[in-house]
Amino acid sequence: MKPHGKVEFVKVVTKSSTVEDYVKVIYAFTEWQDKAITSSQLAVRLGVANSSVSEMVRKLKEQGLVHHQPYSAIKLTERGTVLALAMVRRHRLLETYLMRELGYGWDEVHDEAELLEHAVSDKFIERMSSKLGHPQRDPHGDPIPAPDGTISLPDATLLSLLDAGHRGKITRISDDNPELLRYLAHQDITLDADIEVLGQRPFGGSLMVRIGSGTDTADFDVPEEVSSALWVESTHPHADCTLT
Amino acid sequence: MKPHGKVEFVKVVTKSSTVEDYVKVIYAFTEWQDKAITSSQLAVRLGVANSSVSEMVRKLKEQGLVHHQPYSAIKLTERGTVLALAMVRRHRLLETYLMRELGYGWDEVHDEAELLEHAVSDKFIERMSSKLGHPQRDPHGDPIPAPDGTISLPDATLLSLLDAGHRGKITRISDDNPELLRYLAHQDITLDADIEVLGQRPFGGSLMVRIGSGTDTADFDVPEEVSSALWVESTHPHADCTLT
DNA sequence: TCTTTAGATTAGGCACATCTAATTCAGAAA
DNA sequence: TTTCTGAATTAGATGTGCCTAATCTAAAGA
Repeated sequence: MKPHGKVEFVKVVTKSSTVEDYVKVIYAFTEWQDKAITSSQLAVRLGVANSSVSEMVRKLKEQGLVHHQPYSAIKLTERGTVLALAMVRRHRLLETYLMRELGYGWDEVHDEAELLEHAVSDKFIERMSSKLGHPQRDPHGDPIPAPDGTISLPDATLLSLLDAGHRGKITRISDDNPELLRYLAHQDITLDADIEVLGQRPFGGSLMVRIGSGTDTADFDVPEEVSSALWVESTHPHADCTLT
Repeated sequence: MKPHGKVEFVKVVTKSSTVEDYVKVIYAFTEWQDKAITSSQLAVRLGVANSSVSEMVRKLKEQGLVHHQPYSAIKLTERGTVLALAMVRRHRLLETYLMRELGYGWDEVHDEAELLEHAVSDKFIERMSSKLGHPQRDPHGDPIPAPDGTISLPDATLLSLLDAGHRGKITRISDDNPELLRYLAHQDITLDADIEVLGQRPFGGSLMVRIGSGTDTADFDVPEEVSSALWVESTHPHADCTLT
């Protein structure tokens, strides 16, 4: 058959690791609060100039991965969310695997996972997942999305926002500061530890908390830097909220 | 202190994954024979145009990774060899790990390792190596260089070059054709199997070989395509040759 | 309402790794 | 020795993702 008429050029969507990083960061920003990310926040998190973000966001929009009106915040589309969740799944499974199978420390897994998540195949990810028994949470307490993009977020609140008297257990620890993680590990402040807010020191000072249960408890003064990295799940039962 | 005089720009050597691929292929070409690789052979193996190789080789030379006179073959420098062996170590440890720990098949490991070798950290490689008990050979029989770049090559000969009557064991199976690997696995032709060359069919036909030992043997007609992918170590003891 | 200003976008370039097309070279053939 | 030919190199261009500098805009303050 002879070709006739006009030749059409179909734009092939390139899932470069840059694109993967952008959608991952856009997703991560909204995982634990509602506001959408702005251009400059995205730039800071990615370590690039504002102008780079503007340009890249235009490309992401062309590829149908984000919604964006000039001068306003950036939101993932359905397709963008699917890609982001796939990356989050990769990242969190890798972190879990590195700790459990290769003896990595709590504070070491993040950077390595960051490197690997763009390189491994889907087959690799699924093999890892079955070897680990299909875990639901990573070592920092973050939920691992299912292969189909389903994710269930625990009903957690930032420790720094809790009032005195509140009780619960530590359900998530932000993983983007290795030094903080080392400090917490050293203090035996771990995932799933029981925690009670005792009160706040005056003039915006540290938060006083009690960690542990029964007779095995210890009190700590927690500076804002730390309390804004810890999420607490209230002991009183509560409905889960599920995103798809 | 006020800056004065001329500002100097120091060229930072970028170990991009492209550079890693080039040195790896240059090294691999000379691993089992002596001739250095030419520009066009390199282009074929990397799947790029000749011109791309010319340009890239100039850059590799600038970085002190290769020796090269225009219009002649390309050789690795000391530094280039060190980098190449580091990549080879990565690749072969990854292949071994994927098979032993993640249930990958003989024919599946190559491509995955190709992706991972540029992404993993040295820490990851060394953790894998200890988990595996510091193996000396990968699943295809290729020797794994030590972290310091030492590698000991077995005294192996290409099956297609052996005369009738020669006996030995299969010590290496070229890993760059997954289909061939599947065929061999299906025929139970495996690493370390005993092999005897029975003769050659006339007019440049297949090689006739006997695989196995004692009473458990089987005869095969091996086409050139296959016999040039199998390496045999003579049963008669022989000195090892060691490269550094 | 007008002005200011911080944040976002466009303009113009650069580095990297690739391509096609044109050119040059080394070694074999005449 | 000269000619030819295939391999190697250079020239010029592309796409991606980044930068700085210049410009624009939306929303807050006067």
